[in-house]
Amino acid sequence: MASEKMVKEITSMDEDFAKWYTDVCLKAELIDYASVKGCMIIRPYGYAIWENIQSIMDSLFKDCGHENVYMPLFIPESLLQKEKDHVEGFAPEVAWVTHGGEEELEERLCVRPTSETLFCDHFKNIVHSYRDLPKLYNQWCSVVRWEKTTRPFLRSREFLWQEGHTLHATAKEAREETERMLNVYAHFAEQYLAIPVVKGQKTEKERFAGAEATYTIEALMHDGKALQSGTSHYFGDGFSRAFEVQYTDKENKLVYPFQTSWGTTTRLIGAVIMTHGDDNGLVLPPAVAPIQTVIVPIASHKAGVTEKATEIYEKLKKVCRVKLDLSDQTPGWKFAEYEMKGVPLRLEIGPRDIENNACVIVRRDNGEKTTVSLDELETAIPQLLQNVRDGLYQKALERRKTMTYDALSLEEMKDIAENKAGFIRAMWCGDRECEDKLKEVAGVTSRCIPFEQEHLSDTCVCCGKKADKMLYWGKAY
RNA sequence: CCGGGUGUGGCGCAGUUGGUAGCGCGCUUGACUGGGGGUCAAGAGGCCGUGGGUUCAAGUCCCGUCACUCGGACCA
Repeated sequence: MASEKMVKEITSMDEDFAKWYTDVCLKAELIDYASVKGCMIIRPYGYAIWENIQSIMDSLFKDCGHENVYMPLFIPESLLQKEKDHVEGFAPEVAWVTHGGEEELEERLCVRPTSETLFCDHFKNIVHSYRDLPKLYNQWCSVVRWEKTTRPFLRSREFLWQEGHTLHATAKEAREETERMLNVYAHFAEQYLAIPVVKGQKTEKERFAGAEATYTIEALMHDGKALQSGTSHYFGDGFSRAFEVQYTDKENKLVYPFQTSWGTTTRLIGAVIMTHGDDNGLVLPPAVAPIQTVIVPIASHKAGVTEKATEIYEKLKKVCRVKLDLSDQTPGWKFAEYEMKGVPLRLEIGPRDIENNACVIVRRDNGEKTTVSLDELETAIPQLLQNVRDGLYQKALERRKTMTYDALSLEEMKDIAENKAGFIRAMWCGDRECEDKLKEVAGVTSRCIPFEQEHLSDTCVCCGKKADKMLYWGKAY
């Protein structure tokens, strides 16, 4: 049974979830701490997960027609200042470069916390005609935000991400792009990461600095806290106006284009850890697992075992990412090791199996063991990987269901927030004061106004006034 | 930024009223093993975070400082 704790060294979730999380990050060799607070070394195993995330998402973007670019790391202070809300939102957490060598710079340079300003400045130069639109750009890079409290993957001062920036002729087209990319994120999270998400819109309070509308995918972690896992913003023409991006339309009029931006980060790895992980460590969804199947030979000194294991390895290389571990560790050690690292499938092959022309395959997600004929491996393994993905998704979905509560009154809201962990659904009148009050008295923030609405009642959970919006609330990372 | 915790071999820790550092894991070598972190034997490895102070003597006491970490407040 997978629920039985077989890997020591990792604090159990119930005992201390935060400790469990950092244990997994370190013991599974995803990261190491670096010499600057809030910065992390992403180790080969962790980086390989990111590379898999990147390559899948990148091809999804390209299917939509996006092109990759690279913008500079530095933003001159004057450029950052151009959009008022934007600079107010980010100013408290930017890192500044003030010197080049010994010389003080005439103008401070901000290390990009996000690149809207850079893209706008560039768009201004390259967009002049309706023929230049749309512009569908994306960049993979790192950004810096000087966070006070930091945690691996969830909140680091430097993090890797992708940021899409697009420019469109009409508001309608830009709105469609915003929604399309949110759907790409949701699709990626659910199909590839096996993480169920709630799609919806952020309230004004939680909206991105400078945006007209922010959309989000919200996931629920094992401990009942919410994690914003991807955002897509509609900017209207606010940034265009601030940066004087203009083009001549078909009627020969000088007009402002409409803009979007959208981003996901290495935080997705944190989401994977906290959604699927268990007391034995990491559990990786097959699509992004660096190793999808690990072959552990049993009694490998005995005649024919290593040969057979190698033969299987060569065969499986064609159908999945496979590792053959011929190291001299004991089988038991290897079992624990790859469980800790979340490898979806383990294939055991020993003298007994060889006699039967079979092997034992163990699923990481539920511990299920099956004996598979060596002749059927190439079809059985991909099928089992798919089963793992489906199993992970179902389990996460079930958990979210049981951890989602409805609140009809403020008292109920406080009671749930205090005694239960999870999402709370409740009606909201739309006033900022109620949002602030719920934070104050119940300690919850609004996660999103889900697209899939359900009418729970006619009145705001907080003030009792008329309400027609149902919101997801919760404690968030 | 506020509050708590922790800094001692690679990792986890112990170290009494101050007396010159120890345990477990890991590592190396060898043997026996091998279907859930195996057993035995022999080894290697330490400016006790850092700066100052008290003292004949500081891992231990005092002051400062830095880092990490947890929980808040703020954010992906």
